[in-house]
Amino acid sequence: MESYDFKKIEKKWAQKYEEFSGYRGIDVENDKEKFYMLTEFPYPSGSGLHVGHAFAMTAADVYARFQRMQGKNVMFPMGWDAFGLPTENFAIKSGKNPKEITKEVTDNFRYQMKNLGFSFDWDREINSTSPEYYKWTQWIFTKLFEKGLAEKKEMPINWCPKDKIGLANEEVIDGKCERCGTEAEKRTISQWVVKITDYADRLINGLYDTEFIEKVRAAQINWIGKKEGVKIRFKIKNKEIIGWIPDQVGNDSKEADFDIDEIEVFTSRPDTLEGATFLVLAPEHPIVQELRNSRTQELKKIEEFLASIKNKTEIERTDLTKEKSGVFTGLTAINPITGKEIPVWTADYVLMSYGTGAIMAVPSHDERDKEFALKYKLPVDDEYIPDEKMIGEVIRRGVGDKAVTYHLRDWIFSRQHYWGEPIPMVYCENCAMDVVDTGGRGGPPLQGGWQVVPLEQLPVVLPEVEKYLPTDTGESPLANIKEWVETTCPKCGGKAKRETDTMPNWAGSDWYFLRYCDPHNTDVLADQKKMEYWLPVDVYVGGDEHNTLHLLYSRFIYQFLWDLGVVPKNIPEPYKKRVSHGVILGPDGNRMSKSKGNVIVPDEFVEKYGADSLRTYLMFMGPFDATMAWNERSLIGVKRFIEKFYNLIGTYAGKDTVSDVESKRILNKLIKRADENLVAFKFNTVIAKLMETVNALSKPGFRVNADDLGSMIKVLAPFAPFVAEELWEKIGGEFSLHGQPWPEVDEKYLVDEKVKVSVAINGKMRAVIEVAAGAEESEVVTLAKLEEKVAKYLNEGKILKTIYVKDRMLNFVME
RNA sequence: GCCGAGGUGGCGAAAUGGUAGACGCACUAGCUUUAGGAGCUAGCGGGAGCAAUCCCGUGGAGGUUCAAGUCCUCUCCUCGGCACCA
Repeated sequence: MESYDFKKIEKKWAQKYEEFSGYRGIDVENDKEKFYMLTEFPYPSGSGLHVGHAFAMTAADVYARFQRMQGKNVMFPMGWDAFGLPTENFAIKSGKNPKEITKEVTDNFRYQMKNLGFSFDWDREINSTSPEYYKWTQWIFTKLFEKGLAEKKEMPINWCPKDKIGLANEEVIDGKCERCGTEAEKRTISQWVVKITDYADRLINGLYDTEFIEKVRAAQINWIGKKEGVKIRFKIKNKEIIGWIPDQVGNDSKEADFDIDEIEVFTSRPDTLEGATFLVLAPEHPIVQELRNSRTQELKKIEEFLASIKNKTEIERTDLTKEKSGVFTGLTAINPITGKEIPVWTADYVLMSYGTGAIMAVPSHDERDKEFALKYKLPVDDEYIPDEKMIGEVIRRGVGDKAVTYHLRDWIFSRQHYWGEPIPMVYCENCAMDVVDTGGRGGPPLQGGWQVVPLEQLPVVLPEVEKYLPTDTGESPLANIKEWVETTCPKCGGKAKRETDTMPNWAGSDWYFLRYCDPHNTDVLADQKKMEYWLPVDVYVGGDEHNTLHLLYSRFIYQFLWDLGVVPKNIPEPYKKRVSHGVILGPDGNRMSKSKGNVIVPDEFVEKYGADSLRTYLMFMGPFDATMAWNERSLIGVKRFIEKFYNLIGTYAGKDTVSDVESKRILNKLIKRADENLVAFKFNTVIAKLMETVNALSKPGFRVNADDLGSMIKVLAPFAPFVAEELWEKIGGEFSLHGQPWPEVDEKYLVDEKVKVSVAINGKMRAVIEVAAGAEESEVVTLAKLEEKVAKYLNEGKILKTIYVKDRMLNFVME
């Protein structure tokens, strides 16, 4: 038999698999159990598929192949999540069209994936940037709007004053613009916001219908961060300082835009209310903002303070190790229980996005409040005792109500960028006049003029532009295309303007798993019957970085579609099981990055050692969810194993018709281990067992027939599909190995005739004896006492008791 | 800071509360004379000993148990996520 020629083998079978139907999921095959295996569709970047992708996808592929061999109808699809900043930035730099860039890059990714032998169902390939796909992404948004879950709001963004563009968090390095180094600012602009918070409770409760690994479930629950407590209202004593605004001359005064005579705080510890000695407002709190228009004596200090914290991130502001800063607002409030007058401050450590944006400070109880009180010499009340009955008291007196707050915030859905789905909305001045919707505050109508683009007019196709850079005003470059912006109102037919913001990357990935069920449908996002068959996703493999945002957004969208009746009523949650994969570090033990020059690209190693070796190595590196450093020597070791396997089959093939009992034992133990560990994503130990098996059977004296060799090849098949197929052919198997049933364990070969029992004295191992399997305690004790070493220790004292664990160990407890 | 995960040989790692270090890499010795990242045999946690064997050993300190890497308490350290990267 010739030696292992991976290039020849992989080329030969890759060609055959192009025509192979066994990797296609069959839409509605009721005779078979379905299995929907999903792995995150990648963002196709210019540098190609890297080894991290290869790792996650190999694991998913191994699992999908294993499920297929269990006789299931497996859907294992792949696609491209191709909208996003890196492509846009590359387009800006190179002047190339993002559409063309995406085409080149996805072609490369697909080629790499095929080289790696992934058994994706390519008939279901999707691309989030194709109009046929984003038509439905847009449609979902129109539904969100119609159901009142999307609205325009003033929201802060990072802003570079020099480049005059909005910046992503990632583009702000140490508070500076990544491109030009200018200090970034916070700026408020009108943005689309989606009210995911309306679904907060359902997003928590739904988790109990899933089998997510505990870590992921915890991540989601913590992210939603539900906290029950009380909202307490503190009367403002001197509200007149807010309500007084100077006119242009500076003499007369007029009323503020809104009237406020109390401050509402949220607390999860109302029992400490008596100890509240001051209040703190978030700097963004409307009262603080209103004070800036007033002529309070503190104005200058307030302005200085606001300027000083303007560019701090929330993480910096809430970091307990960093010094807090704040300033007195000039306002005085009244503690509703003690009746005492307490000062109102504003400080960076209170966030507008949580609770009511205001807290009651209890320095005697809360570390942060204490630190702040000490720094600014604010009163501390050490005397009071927290009182459980305070909740009742607060409610009875009408100064507060039970309330729930969430860490989860509404989802900012607008991006002022080109390379995203256009938000399918049109603003009509004319219609705006008809609707009096002032957002409750007076002023111009907010939502009334917005009209959704109806389904018949979808998709709103992303137009070609000259320049991909955002405009000077921070608007998307789409704003420069007059003929596109100017349109007619779908409601009144008059002149109207299109929204020029695009959607965030998440929009396309929220629902992609639905589209895989029916990727070519032109009438609906996917056919109900098909979704009913395939859903829920049985296993979803992804990274930790997506365990909160992507996973939560996508569960939210699913629940929303469920409410609309668009997805099957009997399936309330989209994903049955979520598992998160580990990370591959560079050879130097650091995270892979271009700047460190430690990025591993799989192609090179496919070329050098073959896809089978690479895949098997990736699965052998360590636990599926661990962080592991790349090591080429180890990969070479795995290749040696595959060569050994190849040679082993070669020496046995066709020689014997009967396997000996010892070989049967070894093989059945292998299958048992593979069964148990594959289900549990413990791939590394399956490969270790395969290695042990090959090592054992490579020793002389074994007889193994073709059937048993076949079983062994089947265990290898999910990991090293090409060479396994080749070996399967060599032993006379029928194409394709990957459609064959998984081998069954023959229980009778799992029982050994003799077992090794370790003998301990007072818990210390002193000897190992061989006894017949299933031997009784008395028998084993007798045998153990015959052992010279054991007898020596037993002679030294009295046996108090013996403990025997069948077929495993015997412990003599002595004085 | 908050939340989460994790600390086991020179390295990657195995271990239903029951012989710690399976399997792989590296290394050492011997064989083989091997064009191509070779192959085979043996060894390989630390210490003592010619040896049989004995002692120590899973970040650290306590505890539970006949028995602890595994369970409990405290502690130290490392890594990951943190809402406009995807």
